Amino acid sequence: MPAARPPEHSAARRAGYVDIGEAARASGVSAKMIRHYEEIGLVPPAGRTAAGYRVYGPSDVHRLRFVKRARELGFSMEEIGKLLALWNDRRRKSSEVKRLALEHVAELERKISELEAMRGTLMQLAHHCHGDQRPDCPILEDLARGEPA
Amino acid sequence: MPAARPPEHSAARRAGYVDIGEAARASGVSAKMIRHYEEIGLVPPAGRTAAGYRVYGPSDVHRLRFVKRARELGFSMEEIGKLLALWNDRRRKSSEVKRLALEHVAELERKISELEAMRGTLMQLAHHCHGDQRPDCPILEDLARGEPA
DNA sequence: GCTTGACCTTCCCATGATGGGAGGGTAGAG
DNA sequence: CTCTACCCTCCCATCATGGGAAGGTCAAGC
Repeated sequence: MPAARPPEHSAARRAGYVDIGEAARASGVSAKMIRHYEEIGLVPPAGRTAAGYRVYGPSDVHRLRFVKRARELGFSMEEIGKLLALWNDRRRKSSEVKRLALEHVAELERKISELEAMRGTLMQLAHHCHGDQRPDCPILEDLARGEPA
Repeated sequence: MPAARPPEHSAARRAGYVDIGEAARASGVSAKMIRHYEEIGLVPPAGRTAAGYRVYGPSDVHRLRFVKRARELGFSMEEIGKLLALWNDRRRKSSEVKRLALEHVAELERKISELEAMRGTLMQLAHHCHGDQRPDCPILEDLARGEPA
């Protein structure tokens, strides 16, 4: 079973073009999401074979890897759209890119603070909870009180 | 305009029962979400007036505040369902509650680490970006490289 | 009694990013 | 020709929340 041997679709593949499955493996973005990104206009529509199969060239795959990496850094689709535009703009100012990045850092910090506040409160409450057979529990009492910490 | 003067719906209100709007104000949960919680079975179906209006007693409002507070601490609907069950169970073991809370703390910590890793990478990249008129930018270069930090 | 305004009801749709799956077509290998 | 491993589109689900339409109801003012 030559399962690991990918098929050689027509002439397109010989010219450096790959189908969506290959593009997915090469970029780390699922085929499902590649189609989705195309649908929402984040990436331009892929070329098609006569049979309607999407085809991707090296630069298309590169763009998908860019998107993948930006997602890993927590950028939203909208922000990634802006980053892609800047990437494609040879006359961009790096200050624009830096501003986007730092705005995102600020957003990350906001979320981190939020989660840390939750964590702090819960740790505090759990610390005072015996955690034994008895029903008495400061955690439930806090929730029942309903007031923010 | 006596706008701030809430209406006195029939006898129900006199008996300590309020409509969904009052329950929303008193609990901090939006009317929309109260209906949703009922629909998904997180809270029992509210009583109804003859006209079909939902009515809430003090303990119902109390339960909604409990849910609100749990949401503020980042618990999921599913976890809140378990917390409510424990709250209602006079024979609960506080160890059960504590376990739920600490599992949630672990989840919060996982998310915090994830966000902090993103933040660290971005800070690093932004630090090396001039942020001026020129297009050169380590941030875009990193994204284009596509490799995780 | 009738109007008015502020409420309530249900039902559907949207978000953001992702996955699952059905139903049907196609490429390449044996 | 058949089999496998793809591809295609379309719909639905997640999770918690909000928006809004269309229609009913209640209390108050006239």
